[in-house]
Amino acid sequence: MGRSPCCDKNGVKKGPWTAEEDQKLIDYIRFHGPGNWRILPKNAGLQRCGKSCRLRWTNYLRPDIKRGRFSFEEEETIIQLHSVMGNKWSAIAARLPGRTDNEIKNHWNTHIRKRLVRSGIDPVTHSPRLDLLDLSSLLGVIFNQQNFTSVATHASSLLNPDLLRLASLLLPLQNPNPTYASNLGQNLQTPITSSESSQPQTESTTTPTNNNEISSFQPMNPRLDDVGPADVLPPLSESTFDLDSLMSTPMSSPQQNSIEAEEANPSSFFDFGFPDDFILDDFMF
DNA sequence: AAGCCGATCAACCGCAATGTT
DNA sequence: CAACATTGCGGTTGATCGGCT
Repeated sequence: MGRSPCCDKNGVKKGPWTAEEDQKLIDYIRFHGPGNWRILPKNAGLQRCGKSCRLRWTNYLRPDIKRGRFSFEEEETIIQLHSVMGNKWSAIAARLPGRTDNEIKNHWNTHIRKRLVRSGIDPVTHSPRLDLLDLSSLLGVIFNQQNFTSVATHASSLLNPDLLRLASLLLPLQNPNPTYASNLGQNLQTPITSSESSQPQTESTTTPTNNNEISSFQPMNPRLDDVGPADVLPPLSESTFDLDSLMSTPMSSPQQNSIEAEEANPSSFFDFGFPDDFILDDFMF
């Protein structure tokens, strides 16, 4: 596995590690402990750079590494943590004893990410994807509702905030009644900006402002009834609304839309519940 | 049997963060 | 405080494997 030795510049070997090299590294670290990776290869008699030694040790040779397939529970944990932290693989790995950041990252990219996409979940935002939702039926419901707030509240639990913005954009075009539009402006609000929605989620966008202790985790699509009146829906324009980011992906077949049949395991992708004693601070480094 | 191709994952690279002088 | 060194992290690459035709 891995790359073949592609160069031997300055006597520094690259590529896959041999069993002999592994043993040298293990023996050295057993005796001296890890640390000062720069001088380690020289002292250990390895023709590797310190960086390569550190990577080999932390990702493969460390005795506390758990190898083998990820359990269902581990995958669920990764999904939940990723929805909070984004691509902070080291932080996620710190919550999964025996797993390395590299291993988790690989597993995410090769398994979990694809699973989410197949299930109609955007692996970046952890929200249902616009191109996999029946927007016309959603708008149909909205247009026929007198009580717009209730509709928005129900829809918001499932929808990407960008989708709601799109709805607010389309609404005035189809219904001249300005009441709907103003209600949209007041109710369909979200702290996630359109530009943020296309970026990996980071702590800064998910950390509660005043209370770091949360009893129920809210995924990327926050409920509208939690939004305060001060949060004004940003004006929707082509410059701020990244429709392409929602529409450009190829997995848009309605046949692939349903979350149900795809997975043998009834993974609770929409259910990001955390225990009451969950403390977000523990995840922030 | 042979070739193709997608999946997997160890390892590399570049950069940012942190520590030291 | 600046400059340099070291460490850590995330993205990406590419060799290998296994299934399919």
